[in-house]
Amino acid sequence: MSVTIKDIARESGVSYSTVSKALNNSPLVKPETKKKVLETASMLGYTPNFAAKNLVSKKSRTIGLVWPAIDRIALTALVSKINGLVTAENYFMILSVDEADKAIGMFKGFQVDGVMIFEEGRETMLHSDVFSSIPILSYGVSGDHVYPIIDVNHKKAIHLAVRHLIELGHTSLSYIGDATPGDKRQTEKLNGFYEAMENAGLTVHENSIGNTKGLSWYDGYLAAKNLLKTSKPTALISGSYDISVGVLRAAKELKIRIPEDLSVISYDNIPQMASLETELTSVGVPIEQLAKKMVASLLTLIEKPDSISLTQLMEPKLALRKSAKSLQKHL
Amino acid sequence: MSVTIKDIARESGVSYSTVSKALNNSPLVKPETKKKVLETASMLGYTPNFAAKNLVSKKSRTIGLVWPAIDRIALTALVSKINGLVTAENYFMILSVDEADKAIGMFKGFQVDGVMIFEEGRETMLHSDVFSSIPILSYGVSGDHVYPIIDVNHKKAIHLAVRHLIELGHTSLSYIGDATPGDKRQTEKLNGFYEAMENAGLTVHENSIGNTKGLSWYDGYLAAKNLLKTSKPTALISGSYDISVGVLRAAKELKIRIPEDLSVISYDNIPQMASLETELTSVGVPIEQLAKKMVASLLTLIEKPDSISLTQLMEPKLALRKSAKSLQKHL
DNA sequence: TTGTAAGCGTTATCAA
DNA sequence: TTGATAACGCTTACAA
Repeated sequence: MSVTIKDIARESGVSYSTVSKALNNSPLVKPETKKKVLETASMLGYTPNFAAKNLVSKKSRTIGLVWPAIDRIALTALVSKINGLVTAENYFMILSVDEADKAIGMFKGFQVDGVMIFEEGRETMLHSDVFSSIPILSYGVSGDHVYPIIDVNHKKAIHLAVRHLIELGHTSLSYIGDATPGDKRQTEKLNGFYEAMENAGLTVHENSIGNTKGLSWYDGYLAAKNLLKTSKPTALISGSYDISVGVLRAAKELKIRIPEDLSVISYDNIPQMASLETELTSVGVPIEQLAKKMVASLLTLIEKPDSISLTQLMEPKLALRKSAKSLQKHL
Repeated sequence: MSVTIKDIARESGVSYSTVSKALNNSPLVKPETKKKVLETASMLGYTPNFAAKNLVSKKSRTIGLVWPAIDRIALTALVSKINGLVTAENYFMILSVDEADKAIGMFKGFQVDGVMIFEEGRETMLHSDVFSSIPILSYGVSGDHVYPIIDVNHKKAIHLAVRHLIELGHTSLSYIGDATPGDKRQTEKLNGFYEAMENAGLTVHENSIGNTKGLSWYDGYLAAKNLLKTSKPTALISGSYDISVGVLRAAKELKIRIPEDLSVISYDNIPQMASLETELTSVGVPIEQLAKKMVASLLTLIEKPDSISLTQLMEPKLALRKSAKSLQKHL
């Protein structure tokens, strides 16, 4: 049986509404009373019951984060950052690794004030009544969503990568990533590649595109092995951190040195890029920016639900590391 | 304003207590009434309010998982597994990436039925009143804890690794890991190394121990680089997945081939070992076993809190992959 | 400045 | 088989 405000009231000789006020630091209670109440509270080891609190206040100062693909490690740093920002705003954050609909159902039950969704692959289809009843923000890809999305300008990210490689003198570029039609985020990247190549007046050969058909490192590994055996590009762009891990494995097995024999730029601008066997030059929105924008947007959405907040496109940046080299030096 | 059982009651023309019973599939309501209630409930888009539910039932069928070090990827697979098992038992699971005391406070507020802690590094010091009021299970290291712990026989794990390397003909073994005194889990591993070496009649030279003084890949990288430059072991045991990542980087830079020039066995028996540039032979408790034991233990603890459940030591296993090779073949 | 009492959405007990 | 009603722990008018 845990301690309630009534216990504190009895113990400190005041009414329990006074205790409530004291605990909430209301200016309506005398400092001495407040002090006494606070003391007995901590003496008794009181912890508030959110269930009761949320029930009456209809607020929980908690946001829920849906993150079914925890094994996709590109996002861990982002999650930590978001947690920090949310904490600074005096909110709690709870995570669920369940699928979006189940997770949101649970979060709603817990009366969370808002939900963030980290989509992976296909877009989450939610019942229309869900996102009308609770602020939802998705880190996904713009589409015909009914809820706001923080999105990355994926095309531009790939443009950046292509341009950088061309500046380094490369003309024989390949792209490796997931081209499964359902996944807009991934197809955007691929389209960005085609576009950038066309803009530069370069042709994309059929066998210079590697379709990983998935997002795990192993998908990347298989596709890279296949691609690097059949064509000999001097530069390669990879669609994600995990895929890059596979690319590195494949390159190693084929005795292709990076960047000496092959320049690589990976999508995903995250710190982990520096921990790979070869530090990978990468493109993407820096996670600090992403985290800030996401938290700010969701909190605005929570505080004034009427504010129309549309899809927001974040600008990617190029992070130079050690995997892309000028072609001249290869000669 | 969301839908409550009172709305359903009004709409379907019964009392709200009947609605409650119908929703909970009580045998006390006539099937037709039940049907009607259920229909109007889904028509209205009803979702139960856990806050209210938990308030009266004092149960939430939810367990909280404290996981501050989400960037330590060795645990992602374990978390997924645990979530699956917990779901199968009709529980929810929520995660927090906050520090243990904050997270537990929050979880208690949400009335979770039990808490799992994934410790990292130093042991979490909790106020004694915390673990007396809620079932807590920790995946940590046995010590003078007041709450039960699922622990791994770390010493034995390292023994296994040493024995395997000796069987392969190695006599010049090194260990690389965190030897910071505060972290029992890590020091156990190191002690296991000393023990196993002594048992085998082999001496441990001072410079064949690499102290990473931390658990990140970079700590491993620095320590490995230092160690491999000053001594030339034929085999190396690494204290964790992340440290191994650093070891691989260091080896590569020093042009040391694995396993040709150096056999490596890593602690942590997880699937990710297979995704490294060299698939690492590893030792540790298979995560399926770990997950099962943890979930079973916590649920028992929740269902009968009086059951004395002590620290449980799980048995590690050796998982053969490609990083340890017979010394004969080196010659 | 403090206390009384209503009410948040449920479940559970008891009476009808 | 159904319906009142108390209770869960808390916040918040409103009264004292």
